Amino acid sequence: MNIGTVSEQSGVSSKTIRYYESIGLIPPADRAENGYRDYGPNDVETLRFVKRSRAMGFAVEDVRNLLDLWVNKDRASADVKAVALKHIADVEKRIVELESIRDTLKNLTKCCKGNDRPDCPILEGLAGLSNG
Amino acid sequence: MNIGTVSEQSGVSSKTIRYYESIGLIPPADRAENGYRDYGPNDVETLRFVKRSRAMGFAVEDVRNLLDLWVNKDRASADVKAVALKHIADVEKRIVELESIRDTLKNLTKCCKGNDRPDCPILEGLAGLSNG
DNA sequence: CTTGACCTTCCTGTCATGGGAAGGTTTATG
DNA sequence: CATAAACCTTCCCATGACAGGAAGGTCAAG
Repeated sequence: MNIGTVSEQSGVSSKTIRYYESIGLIPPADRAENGYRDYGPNDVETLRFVKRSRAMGFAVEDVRNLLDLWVNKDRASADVKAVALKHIADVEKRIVELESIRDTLKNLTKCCKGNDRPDCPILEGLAGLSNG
Repeated sequence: MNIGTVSEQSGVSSKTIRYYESIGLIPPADRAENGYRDYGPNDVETLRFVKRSRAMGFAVEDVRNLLDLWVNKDRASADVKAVALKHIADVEKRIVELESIRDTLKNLTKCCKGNDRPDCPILEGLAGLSNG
């Protein structure tokens, strides 16, 4: 299986697959006689795992950790849960931050007439920030 | 006023102030005889505006736009409002994405016993993804 | 006079890729 | 069979928004 096929089946671009190999996230692929990388179905599974983990917002270093746990049959599910719970906490923190930003901006825009006059509460807010 | 003082008063690091100057977000600072950058109170105000805009999640290029509108007395508040509304939409989109991620991860962790056994629904979820 | 705290420019690293050049290989078509 | 298209390879550069650090100049205090 050439890299393009694996890319298509896993949803990970060829560029990114080579990058993952270069940083050791996935092992070096076998090579065919012509020097092309040669993959099997297991590699597709691995890349799908990586893809989904990344889509869940895990950093590549976290994925490295999760992959290791995934492959390691001696793992304890508690280890995985710890990684996941920490990530959930991070995600929730970011949600709260974004909600706060959204609320502030909504307040500012609500006060802004949005006409052709120059007085603008949004700019005043950004300059002086009455609102938190 | 040296760069360190402006940094302290605006909350923007010296490094970042030089960076903003280098990309033309703020005009080149005056120079004292010794070659040091020399700032006035207006510069502090400008940097505070930038800082707050960045804290609201605006990209530096958006801040460039907002700064221009802020300085330009002929602006229409509608222009500013358009920038802000677009950004609010972006923020809300990101919130929705993060909430979806959070819910998926919560479902997976809820099913995970988190003990010393190797069977782990989180890893299975990342591998096969029953949940969206 | 020296120590330390500033300041200067310049280069590198971050994170997770994407883009593209320069060149080799394979496959499909005229 | 020639050639063009579609692959593959490695390599280096760019992104966004800075932070870190080297190498060197300047200034205030003890």
